[in-house]
Amino acid sequence: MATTTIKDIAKALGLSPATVSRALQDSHEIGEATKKKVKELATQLNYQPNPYASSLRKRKSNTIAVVLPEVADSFFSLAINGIEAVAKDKGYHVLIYLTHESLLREEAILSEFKSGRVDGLLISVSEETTSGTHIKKVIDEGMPVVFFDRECDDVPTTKIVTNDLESSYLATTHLIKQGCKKIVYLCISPSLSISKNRVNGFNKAIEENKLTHSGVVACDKHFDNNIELVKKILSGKNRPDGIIASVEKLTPVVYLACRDLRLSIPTDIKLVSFTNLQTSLILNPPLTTITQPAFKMGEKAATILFKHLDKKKAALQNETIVIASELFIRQSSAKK
Amino acid sequence: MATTTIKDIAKALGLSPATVSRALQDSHEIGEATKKKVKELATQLNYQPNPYASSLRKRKSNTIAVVLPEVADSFFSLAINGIEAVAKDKGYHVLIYLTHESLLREEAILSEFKSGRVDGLLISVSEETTSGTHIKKVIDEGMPVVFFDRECDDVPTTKIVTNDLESSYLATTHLIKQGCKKIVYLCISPSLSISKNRVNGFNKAIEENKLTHSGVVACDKHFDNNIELVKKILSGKNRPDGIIASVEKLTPVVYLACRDLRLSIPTDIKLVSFTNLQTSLILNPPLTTITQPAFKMGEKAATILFKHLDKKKAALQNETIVIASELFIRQSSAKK
DNA sequence: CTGTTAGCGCGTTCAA
DNA sequence: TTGAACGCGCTAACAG
Repeated sequence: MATTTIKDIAKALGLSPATVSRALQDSHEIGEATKKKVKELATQLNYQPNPYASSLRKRKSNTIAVVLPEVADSFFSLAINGIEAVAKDKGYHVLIYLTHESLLREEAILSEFKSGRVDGLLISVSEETTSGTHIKKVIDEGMPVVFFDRECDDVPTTKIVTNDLESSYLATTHLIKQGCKKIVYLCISPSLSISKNRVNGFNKAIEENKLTHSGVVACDKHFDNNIELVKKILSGKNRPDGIIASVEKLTPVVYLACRDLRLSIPTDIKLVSFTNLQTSLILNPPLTTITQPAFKMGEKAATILFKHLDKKKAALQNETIVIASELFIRQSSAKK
Repeated sequence: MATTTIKDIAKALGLSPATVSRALQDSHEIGEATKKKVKELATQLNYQPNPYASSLRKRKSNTIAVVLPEVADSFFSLAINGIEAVAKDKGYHVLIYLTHESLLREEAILSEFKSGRVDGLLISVSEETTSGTHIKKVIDEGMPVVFFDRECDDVPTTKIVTNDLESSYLATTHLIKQGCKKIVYLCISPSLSISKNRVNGFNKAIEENKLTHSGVVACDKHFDNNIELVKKILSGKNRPDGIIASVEKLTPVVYLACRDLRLSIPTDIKLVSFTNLQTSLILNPPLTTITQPAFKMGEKAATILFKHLDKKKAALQNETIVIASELFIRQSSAKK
């Protein structure tokens, strides 16, 4: 309420506001003595600069936006942790926006950013986002954008991703080595770049091993639908002996479907899940899982963005930085 | 870059900036004709008001802060979802800050808020926060604060919590009904209000049933320490037959400890977990779990805060709103 | 109904 | 090394 301003300090010390402003920013053109006086009074009065006045004047908000599809699964949670950690370190603030997997919302959110509310943007696109024109538009207006995880092929900027192709290739060959002959790959939103890469890795392994009865099945975002779908797949006469759950939320689907059908994992069906570490630890019996380095990816994306913001160089490089997932191979303990 | 301002529109239309400003806010003292003209040109020029100029002038940021200990487990993730949903609906923006369970960080974050960066605050305190003086200070300066989940006894404001006492009482009696004679209650940060309530619920059930060998064990935040601790408890000669994992991250601890010791859940040891729905579904065998309504709690907290912000009433009521957790009783399927 | 004037709090000219 | 003046973009108060 009685917020103290630069003016108050100036008056109290018999200085001009300009001097106080400079002293508080450690300007080299201010005497050490007055600098000290000013700073002392500032902390004593618990002075907090008005960020909006400052942003207005400097045309810089020290704020970034993080645009995510959802934050219900732990991948994005951990990413936020990583982002927030480096943001705090660099003195930036983090605004969060969720698209709920809707392109319309994504566009609406981005369209607000030309106002200067944020200095930069970290984004993981919605599953409906097949083209990046709305993102390019923001970039064209001078906003630095870094993708992480879910990127857009047609937007030339820096992208932080995992080795999707390799890891699903590994997952598939792992199942094949365990003797699986018919593997079903469950995916969602096949239009996403990460889905495509993962599917490609799967197909590569399948082709190399000529498992012609294997294939990809697309799930949607409705939990119950997916359970029914998987149950149907598993109750056909030519039941698959291996499943790959290519995103976090599909693991419970497989579990429930198997439970309903009285099928046992991994005796009847072998499963590899893309999941987070914590879930991986709970899974019983211990299963092979692929864990994405969500925290690191968030950290990396933020670090690159802030480095760019601080140096005000040209545009962000159009490069793709790959951070490897971890493959945890766990054997179900003896008991068969 | 060439951001269009209110002035540009005014000039182009031969109006004064003030008129344009009013037209854009649908002021009733502006003619429909000019209103329409202004709005059309605005959308045509893709005008976006500068939020910082507006905030500076109006002394209102349309932004709230959400201060959390961590966002790694799904409780806080879902809470964010709930908060963001109503924030978007009400035209507010959401800044996110993590304390990483550190009181120092919490204080540092709050101390910045007197600058007017945010209009209100939703907070779930760190595990080190035993006193709420730093929060009271912020409130005294006129900032509306709503707690959710982890609150401070000594801060009189609105709090959204779950029925911690009842649900852990239920969890305990559930185990007792299943025949458990020696139950260990695993908790963290006993200083937190939610921990106290949950422990009280446990103790109540224990006393009512005179299970004198049962007790509370405090874990810390180091995953590996906790595993060792639980292993020690489970390998003593007087091994417990029931465990309550009172927060999300303790479930994997129990699983891993049991796995290492070749103990089977629930044959050797019965477990009730406080966990989220998704984890609950994965647990194999299906276990009894208590799931907090994280999304709803976030929604509710945000709704109350925004309602207050819009009406600018006095201080927030000192009331505690309880949203009940869900108890899922699941039986391990036949197979004993 | 509309225009004029005057700030919000800060940082950057320029001049001393 | 410091101060005076101006303006970032927008909105509120006061006229007309």
